[in-house]
Amino acid sequence: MKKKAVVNNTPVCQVRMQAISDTMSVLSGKWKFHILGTLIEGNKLGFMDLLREVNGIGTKMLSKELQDLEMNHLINRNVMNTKPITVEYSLTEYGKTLAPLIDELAKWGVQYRQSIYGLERD
Amino acid sequence: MKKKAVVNNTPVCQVRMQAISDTMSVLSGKWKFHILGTLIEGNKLGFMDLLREVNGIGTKMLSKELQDLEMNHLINRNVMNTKPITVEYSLTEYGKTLAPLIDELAKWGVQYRQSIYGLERD
DNA sequence: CAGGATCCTTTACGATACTG
DNA sequence: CAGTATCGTAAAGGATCCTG
Repeated sequence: MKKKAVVNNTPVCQVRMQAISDTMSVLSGKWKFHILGTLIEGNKLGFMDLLREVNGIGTKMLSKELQDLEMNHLINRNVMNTKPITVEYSLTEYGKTLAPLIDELAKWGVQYRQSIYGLERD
Repeated sequence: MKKKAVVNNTPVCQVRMQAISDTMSVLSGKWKFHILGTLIEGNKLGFMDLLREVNGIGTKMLSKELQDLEMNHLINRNVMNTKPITVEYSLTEYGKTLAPLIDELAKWGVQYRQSIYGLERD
């Protein structure tokens, strides 16, 4: 005798809501998508590379976001044996599962920009 | 004589970066994905419906986010001829183009949660 | 019912300077 | 090079009360 989806007057699809929350909690903030998107393209990148590629980010945010991403097993941090030390960042296999999501995000953004030009010509 | 992708030591795929920024600027904040996700399921919903369905949101945020979404032509706001007035919110056709993105988001969230349980058993 | 106004807290973010 | 520490601002969000 289990109730199915609706509890009282609370709603519909809790699972979906929760899933959305989960994803957003991992990818929150202004920069994570950019960093991940860059790493999808770039494969292996150093701290300075990312600082250049991710437009507008500073060292503090970059370092913090990278730590977040590493904690969630989305990226690898590899300290190289050089002097001075360098670090290589790359996506984990698990991080690569984000590629479809990020592609959708980028794809929609492209269409969005086009749709705005369309509207402006009316 | 146009340069192609790389300008100086600035980077790779500006278009993609910009597209990601565009999407995020439209869907920024803590609630927009939830609201849109709910409207994808619910079709037509009133203010109070959304207040109940979108877990944890308050009137101020809900009203503000709905306005943002309406301004960007993602949702319709329909004032019904009742007393007291009621309002029906629904996705625009354009808003529905977000469905694949939101589905990806939800899908990834589900997998993410599973992967965490997986890790915890190690 | 739908939402605006107000006040307040929190946290996100940025600039700059500094260190191993 | 790859960060950390410090400081300061701005934006985001929440609680509560109020109104047509």
